Amino acid sequence: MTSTEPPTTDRADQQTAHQTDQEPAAKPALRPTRQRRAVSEAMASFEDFRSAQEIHELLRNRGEAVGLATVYRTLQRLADAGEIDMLRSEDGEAIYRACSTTHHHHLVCRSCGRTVEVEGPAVERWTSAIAAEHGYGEVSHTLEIFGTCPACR
Amino acid sequence: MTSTEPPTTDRADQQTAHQTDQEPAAKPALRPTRQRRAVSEAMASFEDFRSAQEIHELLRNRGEAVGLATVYRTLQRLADAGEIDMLRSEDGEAIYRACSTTHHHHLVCRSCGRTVEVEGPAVERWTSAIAAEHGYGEVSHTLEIFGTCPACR
DNA sequence: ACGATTTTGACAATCGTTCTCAGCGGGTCG
DNA sequence: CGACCCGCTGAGAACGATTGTCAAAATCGT
Repeated sequence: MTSTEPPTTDRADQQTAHQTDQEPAAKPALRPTRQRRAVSEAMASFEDFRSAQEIHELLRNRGEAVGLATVYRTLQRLADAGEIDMLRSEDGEAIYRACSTTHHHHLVCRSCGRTVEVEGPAVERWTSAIAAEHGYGEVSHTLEIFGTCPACR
Repeated sequence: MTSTEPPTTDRADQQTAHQTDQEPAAKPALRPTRQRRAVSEAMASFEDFRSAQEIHELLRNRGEAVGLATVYRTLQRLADAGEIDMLRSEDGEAIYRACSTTHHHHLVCRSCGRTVEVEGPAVERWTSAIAAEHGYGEVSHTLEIFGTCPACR
């Protein structure tokens, strides 16, 4: 237990999403602008996680220049809308990835860095189960395994 | 380059910890200063995760003033040494907590940060098995589960 | 096409974290 | 005991990611 209080306090504003479809109220009406399309397309062009800045860079190289602030805003919306996954890298940067990629984990050699991609239905099931058991929904997770590969032992 | 690489690209270093005592190399010789003692004690005074700034604040209130930079440095060392757990809050801040003896993982609410500690013999077994299967030894791993807690759904 | 609204983008402002560097202090050696 | 070496500290500058600001540009409904 330990009433862990929310680290982030006043973040209410970013939570705009969720409007029940029975609510006749305002319709956010996301506009299909060139920039938004560009970002969405960019997101579909790679499988791994990338930082907002890398994505911004990628867009620039593609010739579809989009303001950095706009990239941030768009990514945030997409993430809120659940269209892309967002998590934080080890050094605190927000990183994004198109939502539908096949999910797998990495087995990394501590010494030479050799990486093997592994899948684990068992783990997926376990995490979902554990989460459900505690009443958590919309579950996602990160898992990485470290070890010393055969060549480095 | 390219190819799916983990969010934490070449970040295997964070796992540095473990300074084997057989290393004949330079011995950092950590000095037992007032500040370090203060930080360690402070870490032992609470159970949940706190940010470096909160810890700094806490020390100040205790009368054991320690420079912010020193707090950061010390927390980092403790984390590297594996004496405390460090992870990232949803908004990218580094948060720390005294390391509990038992190995477990965290089920964190994406929205309010509420955290539940969970254990999973199954996962432990699975990771070891997968690693062994690929010939990796000295296995360790990191796993975090994210979701939306009952109160935030 | 026209006014209402959203969005955008350049840039300033935040804010957590790290770097710099002069001064301090613990430990050691003579 | 005193000089010295070197890690340690603190204050503030520097940094880098992210967010806020606001006038100009793009869209939408009519």
